[in-house]
Amino acid sequence: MKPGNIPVPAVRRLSLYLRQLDNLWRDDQRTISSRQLGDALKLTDAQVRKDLAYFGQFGQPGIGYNVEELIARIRGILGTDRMWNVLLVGAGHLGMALSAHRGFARKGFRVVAVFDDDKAKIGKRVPSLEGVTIQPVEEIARAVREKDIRLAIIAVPGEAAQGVTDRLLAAGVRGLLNFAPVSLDVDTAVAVSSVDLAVQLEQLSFQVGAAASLEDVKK
Amino acid sequence: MKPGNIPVPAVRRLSLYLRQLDNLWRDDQRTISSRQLGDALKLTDAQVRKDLAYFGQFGQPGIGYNVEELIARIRGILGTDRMWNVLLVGAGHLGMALSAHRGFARKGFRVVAVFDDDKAKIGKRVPSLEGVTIQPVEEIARAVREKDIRLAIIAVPGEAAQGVTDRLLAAGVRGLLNFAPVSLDVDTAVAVSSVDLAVQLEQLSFQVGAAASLEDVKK
DNA sequence: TAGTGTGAATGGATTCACAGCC
DNA sequence: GGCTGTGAATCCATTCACACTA
Repeated sequence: MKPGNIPVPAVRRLSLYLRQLDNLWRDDQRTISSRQLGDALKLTDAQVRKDLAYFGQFGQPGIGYNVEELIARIRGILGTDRMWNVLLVGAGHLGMALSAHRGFARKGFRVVAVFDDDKAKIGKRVPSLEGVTIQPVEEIARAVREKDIRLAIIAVPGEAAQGVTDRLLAAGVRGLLNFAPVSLDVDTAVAVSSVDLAVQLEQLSFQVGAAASLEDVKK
Repeated sequence: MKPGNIPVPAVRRLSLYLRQLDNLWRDDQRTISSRQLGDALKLTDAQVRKDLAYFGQFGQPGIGYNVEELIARIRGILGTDRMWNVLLVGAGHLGMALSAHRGFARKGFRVVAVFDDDKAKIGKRVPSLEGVTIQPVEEIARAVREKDIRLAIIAVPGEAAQGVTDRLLAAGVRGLLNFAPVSLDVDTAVAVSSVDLAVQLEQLSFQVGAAASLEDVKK
């Protein structure tokens, strides 16, 4: 099937398939069926097959999918078959944790520059990143240009997030991973992915609370 | 409308409405229409009205919604109108950043216990949390019992995540916020929310890459 | 006039079910 | 017999459009 109408949720699941396949590969599994893959992720086998079919014909009837090949294919689709230089704005606790995050490096994302507007932090080394020092946000445009940076991580307080965003867009960044608890106003050509940590807990609070309420009703 | 068929996406948006309303309140706005709220979050006005209508009739025709009241109502629905004691497993970079996260406290989530299986860390103070020291994971069940903990944050490496999960479930935890890059196997009665940081960047990589491919096609 | 709440219509995503292949 | 790829059927969320209210 040719592109043109790939459901967004399918792309999200693609990342999960890849993650699961990486784990299977490490456990020496060389082949897998849509059913097995679906079971592990709590999806139906049809869902898995349809998702993969949006991008091509990767499986073999009677056999399943070749794990190694499927990993390579999905990486190619997601664009993680190459390195991505990423910059980080915000050198607080969260920013520093992200700069040290092994998971990024494993997938080919390299944090190559870190920015903050706190004078006291500027010039300091980032412990987890060889040769990276904290720079003032005014230097963002230069870094984007010189280091071919397309993605940025925003780990600043909510009040500062839109200003940082404007600066990043002006510098030509193409995708934003936003941890600030605000809805960013961006040009439609830019990709934004937001993670609000408190919202995640809030959703759990709802689910746990709602379950409790249902039990109350039963009584 | 009575509960029974509330779309999951509607509940997710509820958190975003609340966040936006908090910001509006701080900016002294006392009333808001579904259109204004939708514009800020890039949703249609109909979407906003329908979402809110799942939970009750909060608006006034001709006027809109009272910001203060709506905040209170949504808090009540999400269950964040009270404090939640939360525990954290994993005292690495990410775990420590989460323990210091102001956003949790602001929403009423209090990290009251921290666990790790690294002998070198046990007994150490958690700098950002008054009176909290790192305990061995064996103490989880006791803490859950003594401190009425219902939610847990998992910030351990992938290999350790399922083991920690089993322990948390055995201790009676009701909701998990998982940062480990694995799909957890849990009882259906337990709520799980997963955040895979690398997956977020991967999705951006796809979007940025796909946009580039489309341009290539045009040429 | 401005704006909500909601049944009906639409549009998408998921699941079904089966032809075809190993 | 086991498993993929895919049209068709189903299910669910979003949008439309309008009666109704302040």
